[in-house]
Amino acid sequence: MLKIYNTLAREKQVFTPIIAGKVSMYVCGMTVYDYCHLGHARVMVAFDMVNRWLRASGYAVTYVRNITDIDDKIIKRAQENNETIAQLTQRFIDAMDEDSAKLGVVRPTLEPRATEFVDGMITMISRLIDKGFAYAASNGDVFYAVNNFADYGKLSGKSLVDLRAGERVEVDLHKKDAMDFVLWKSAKPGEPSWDSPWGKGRPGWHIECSAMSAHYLGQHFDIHGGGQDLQFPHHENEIAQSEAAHSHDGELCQMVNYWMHNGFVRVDDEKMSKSLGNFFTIRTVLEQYDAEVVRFFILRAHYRSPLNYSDQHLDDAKLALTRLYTALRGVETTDEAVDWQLAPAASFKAAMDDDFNTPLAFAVLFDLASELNKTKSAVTGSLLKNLASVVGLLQRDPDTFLQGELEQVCQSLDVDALIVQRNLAKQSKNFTEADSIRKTLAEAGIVLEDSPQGTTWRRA
RNA sequence: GGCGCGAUAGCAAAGCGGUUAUGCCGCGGCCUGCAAAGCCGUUUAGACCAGUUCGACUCUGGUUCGCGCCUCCA
Repeated sequence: MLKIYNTLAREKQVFTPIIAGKVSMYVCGMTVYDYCHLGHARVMVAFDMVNRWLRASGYAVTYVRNITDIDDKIIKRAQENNETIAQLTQRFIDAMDEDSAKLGVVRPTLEPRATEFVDGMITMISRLIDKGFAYAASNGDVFYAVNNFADYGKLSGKSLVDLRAGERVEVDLHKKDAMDFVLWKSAKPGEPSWDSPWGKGRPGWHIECSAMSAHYLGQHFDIHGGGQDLQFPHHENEIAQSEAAHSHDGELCQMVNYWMHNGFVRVDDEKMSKSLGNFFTIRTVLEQYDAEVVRFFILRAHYRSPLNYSDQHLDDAKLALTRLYTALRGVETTDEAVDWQLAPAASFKAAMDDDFNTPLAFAVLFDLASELNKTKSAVTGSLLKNLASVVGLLQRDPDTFLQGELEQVCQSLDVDALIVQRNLAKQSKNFTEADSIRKTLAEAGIVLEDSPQGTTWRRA
């Protein structure tokens, strides 16, 4: 029985889908004006893991992850780069797709772009005005009136009174209340714009998710996810918009049953973020580390815990993953459905069902690796590989992982020939030469491993 | 200031009111020509102070420290 930590309830709850056997899930994706950093990688990988586990559990999942392709930063960046917004966003969408594919992220069912749904947003804003939850200001902006939404703050645990007391931003004089937020921004000269009942303008940030989630998943759906920093104000505002817009006769319509938020990636115990400038892009990290190592690194911590980034931690993750692949090396495995009745599989399932406890599930994988090292059993090896596939790991040929891309390693050295040469030297008890060859290879970053079955090698 | 989260061994990271988490590192042994890998064994825990309990790392209260949100942010 799957339990999910629901931010809305601040506790783990048994997951019950709205429609038996089906799950509707929406996750806030990226604003595409730059390369994705490790924080973005965590969202993609964490919810990919959720998506995979739901499917492995037998659910038919509709997974929507949006792309924000119009906003202030995009407009500014396009101007700086002297390119069109379409060029800029397409470039970074392509880069994002590349990065996520490398990280083993299965594509969401749908990846709608904000600019494709402006009509739907305008319709929703109109509805909010009609129902008295929004108002057009004299300057052409449209604001959401938080005072008219009784449940405002229920997700983030904030009260309007406290929020106003802590108000740190300059208050827009067009707003009726300092906490009102913008649904529609009137266009400034030179900015991209759409026609609307309130004049030319463009949508505010929050409304896109309300419009797109309702379009694809309906007014009431199962799971909504995103980074912890979106809890407030973004998700709070989504709730306010959707539940008010979808209300009937003053009765609010619950938008989402389970809200999930993943923890931050940190650097030196500080949140990794654009504004702090302490971020590492996915592609930078992938220059140094194997993508599967990065995926393993992300999933070896619980998705809600903070995750500290450092080379040491990545190195550690690499060694741990190497242990798993080493155990699988030379074992004939078969791809087949996991028998969840088996003790290790049941433990793995129990861990995953407990709010996606990947660290505990991974412990099962390591236990299997230990057993595999002793028995070299094809059954154990297959179970290890097939369990790992559920979280998107261990699907490569072990030699490919352990030896890396051949062309990278062996440009100047013929490893196989040197191994033959060394084995001849060993046979004639010429250990000086044998050790010399091993040393040559070690200096090239190649470790030799002798076994009764012969000599194999891997990258250090 | 308001609201919230966390503090576990050298590092990372989980579960659990009493029974080995797990990975890396260290140490001893086996194996090996020597290594590596592997196997066997093993040293390091639960910020601090109280309380509840037969028994607490695990529950309750307090203290200290760290982090996050309250502005764009995954």
